[in-house]
Amino acid sequence: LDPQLWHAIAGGLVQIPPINSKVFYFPQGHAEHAKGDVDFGNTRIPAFILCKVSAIRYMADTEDEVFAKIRLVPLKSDDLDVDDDGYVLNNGTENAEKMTSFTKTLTQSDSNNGGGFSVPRYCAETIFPPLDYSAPMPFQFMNPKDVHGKSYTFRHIYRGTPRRHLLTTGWSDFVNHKKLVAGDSVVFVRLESGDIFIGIRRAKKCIGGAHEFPGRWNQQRGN
Amino acid sequence: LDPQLWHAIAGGLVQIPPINSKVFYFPQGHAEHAKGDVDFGNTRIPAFILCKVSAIRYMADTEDEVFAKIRLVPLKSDDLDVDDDGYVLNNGTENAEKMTSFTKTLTQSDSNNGGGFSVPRYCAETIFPPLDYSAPMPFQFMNPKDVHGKSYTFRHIYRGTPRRHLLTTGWSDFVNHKKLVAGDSVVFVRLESGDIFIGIRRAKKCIGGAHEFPGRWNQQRGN
DNA sequence: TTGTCGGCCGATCGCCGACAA
DNA sequence: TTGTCGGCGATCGGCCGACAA
Repeated sequence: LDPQLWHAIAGGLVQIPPINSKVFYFPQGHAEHAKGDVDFGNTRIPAFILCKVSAIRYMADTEDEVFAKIRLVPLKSDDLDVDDDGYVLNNGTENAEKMTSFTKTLTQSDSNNGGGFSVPRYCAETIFPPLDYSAPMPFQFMNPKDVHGKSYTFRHIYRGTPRRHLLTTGWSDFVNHKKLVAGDSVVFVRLESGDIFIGIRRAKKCIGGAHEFPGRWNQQRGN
Repeated sequence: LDPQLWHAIAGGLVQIPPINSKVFYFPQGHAEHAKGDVDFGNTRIPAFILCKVSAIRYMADTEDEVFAKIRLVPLKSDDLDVDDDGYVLNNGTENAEKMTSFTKTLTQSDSNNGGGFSVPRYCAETIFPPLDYSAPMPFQFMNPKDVHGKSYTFRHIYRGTPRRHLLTTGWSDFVNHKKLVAGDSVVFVRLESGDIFIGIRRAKKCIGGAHEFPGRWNQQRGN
């Protein structure tokens, strides 16, 4: 996946360290994020390991959830010094194509009723192709692609009093196909070329109470 | 799964050897039935192995396809003699509950149109609960269970001129939920207790041309 | 500006008997 | 006896502007 498109869909809160930068790897934290119970046995695990980021793969699963695979190479501990100029290296974004994006969290009306989507004016005017406003009810069909390259067709219309932008025909199919519910977010991305992408960001399942997998780390003294 | 119910759904063409009976296991045939290419490497594999059936598990997958796991214990080759009285052993059907079943292959009308199912008269009279024929349009609701124990509700009505049995309300949901198409079969099973089950048998995907996985067996001389 | 609602129209679903194989 | 069809009524999906937050 294109890193810039990936970041647009993942959202601004997600940061990925640059390649060749130095990071600390925390085995304990990694284990607690795992779905199951990680058993290190009697192996003595250090609390953190200094590593260098050697490769990053920006990916998306079959449910359009984006994630990244980050390859870490452990460094000798004496490499830890104040000279961390690894950060100056190119993150691959300087020569990348310009893109703009807009994210909206789905309301009840967007996901349940009527099969339509209320398009915020700013999104329609900065992301979507321009409409011919001379018509009494301007509309067009747009065909954004998802992260897998599959394109969807939406009817984009500007109507009502007061006037507003809506996606009608095609939107309901998209919601059902992606199994979206109120609270999930959609991201519209426009490349400089005019190509438009649509990504989704599902609402967190457990607000205010992450799944607890009480592993050994909670029962032992921290090392 | 109950062996008798399993056999009713699998159909009369399917035979399972009795427990403790002696059978030949053909590694070549097994390998050619596998989905992928089985690589025996340089291992020398006999053409057939005399085995004893030590256990059978009657099962159904999530798509209601029935299958059996048969545990084979290899025997020494000198056990192969004319005395194969293992077959006299109980197959577990003598003391089983009596059950009757009826199988019908779905027509276009059963699967596509109108959402109804034409019930053959014999099936309605021998499997379904009896209707009160004194009413002008006799009907009832029946709740057969599938192989997983999930029960479905069908409206069974006797109507039309000439009169015929039909399943209406509920049938369409069942067809969609099980993803049935014309050519698939449904099996109605009635236990002596009056409990009714419904199984499905999907049409073979490749009539007249099984999938070929040209493995090493086709390129070597038979051993 | 935009989230939700009621109205309303057309498409589809699904129940029916009429046939005919 | 039963597979397919046309009819048709009920339901649902989905497009609309009215309102109000």
